[in-house]
Amino acid sequence: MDIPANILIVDDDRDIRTLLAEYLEHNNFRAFVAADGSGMRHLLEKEQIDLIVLDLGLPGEDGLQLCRWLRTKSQLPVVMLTARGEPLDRILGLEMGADDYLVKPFEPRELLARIRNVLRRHQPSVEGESREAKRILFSTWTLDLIARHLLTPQGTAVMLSGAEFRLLKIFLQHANRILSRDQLSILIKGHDADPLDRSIDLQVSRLRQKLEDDAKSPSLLKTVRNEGYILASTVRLEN
Amino acid sequence: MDIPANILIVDDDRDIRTLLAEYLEHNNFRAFVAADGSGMRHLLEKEQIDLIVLDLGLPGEDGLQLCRWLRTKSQLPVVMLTARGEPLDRILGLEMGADDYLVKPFEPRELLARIRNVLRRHQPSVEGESREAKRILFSTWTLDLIARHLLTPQGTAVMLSGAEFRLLKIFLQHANRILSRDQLSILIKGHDADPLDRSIDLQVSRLRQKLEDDAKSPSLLKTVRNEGYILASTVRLEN
DNA sequence: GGCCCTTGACACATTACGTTACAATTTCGC
DNA sequence: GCGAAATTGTAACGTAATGTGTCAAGGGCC
Repeated sequence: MDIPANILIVDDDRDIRTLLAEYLEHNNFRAFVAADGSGMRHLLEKEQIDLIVLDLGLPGEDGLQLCRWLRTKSQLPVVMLTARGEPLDRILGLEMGADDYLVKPFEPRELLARIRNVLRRHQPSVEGESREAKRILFSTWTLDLIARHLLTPQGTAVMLSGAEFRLLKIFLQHANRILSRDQLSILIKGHDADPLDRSIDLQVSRLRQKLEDDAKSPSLLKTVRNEGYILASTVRLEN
Repeated sequence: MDIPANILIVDDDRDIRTLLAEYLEHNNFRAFVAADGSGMRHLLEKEQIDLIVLDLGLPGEDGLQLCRWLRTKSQLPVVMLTARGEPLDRILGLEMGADDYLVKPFEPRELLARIRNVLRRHQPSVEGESREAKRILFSTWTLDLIARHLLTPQGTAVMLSGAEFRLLKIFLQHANRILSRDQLSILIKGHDADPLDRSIDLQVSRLRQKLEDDAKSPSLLKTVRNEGYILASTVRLEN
């Protein structure tokens, strides 16, 4: 028998919380509940959660912010609950990166089906090796996702700081797309940037140095004035 | 410059087929329709389909059988349409392996969101083949859309600034059509130009220099007095 | 050909970006 | 916990890209 997966439900409506929790428990999950962001964080530390069901319309920190925050911290799968009329696309898109969503009102068994589906996608490693890429090859470089450093064309390692690694990984995940400073800021820090924030520029500059990419005529990390930055290269995953 | 994804809709209800097809076409997809399994198979051979939207309750061979059959043949992503009350779980489960599903009735934009999501998962920009053109060939030049530079007939790279690249891309997207300064301004900056705005002219002038196109008798970027500019050349996409 | 108007081009203003130095913050070893 | 080292953010200034003003060149119309 399967070890039941731990599901954390974050919703401010007490009735919904308990209803869903009971339903999930009946269907062989372990359910935890939280009413807001701080409760969520608390339980994330205490328990080993496998999936989060997150209401979009929370008071205080809303689900959107929380989802971004989660994404900067972990790979934890997220199923969003939204009221009718939300901009569905963006929830699943770049900016937020939820894995699935449901429009309220919904039938509990539909949530069940979607949870199972997301879990299936996220732990496909039933047999043998995981599907996760362990390295990313681009241009003449390799980013080692396990060791968290760069490999030069010659194969020597270049250390990256945490922020540099995350930034580069994000660029590689969205290769050949223009990423605005706001998007980068959200993907890295979980919140958008102040208008005068230059920290992204600085990180890009530092990354360019490590990539030996001259800012005067960069071949990899290009500037798009008024828009943001773009990593220009084909990219290959490898494990 | 995306090559639109090809979506095949399989549903026995003619109204739904055409409605969805039109909606998808409006949203930058190419839509194909079939009423049953044999129509589906026919189109799969003839066209290069990227995703299938499959009604569960087809007469004859039902969606379930078709989905299984598809799974034995290919990795093609499938979004199922189900009537209320179907055993949702099993649709997504191992047995059938659909990637997502929607319960009828649903809003078209929800289908759109789910299609985009499934496509995003199935062709992460990071690995597989992209459906974006990677270069544009025109006259004797090549515009490399990934590296964002020009290639001379001899194959050496000419760097373009952000604005130059965007402008040239727009001209190529609308090759052999007169583009007014207002149109260009809107396409580049998102708002139309002041009457006295000379910035477009200047950018065109700079672009001509890089294209070695003499303004006195331009062969590529021609001036149409009182109208705007036109890029005169056949254009070919390539990836 | 002369006039008007549009466009091309140069100089310079403006703005966004890159980089350096240093301050603030976090991380890590003890 | 404490202090040192590394990382990250802030401020300031230099530099490159882009927009504005001006004027001259050239086409079209009479």
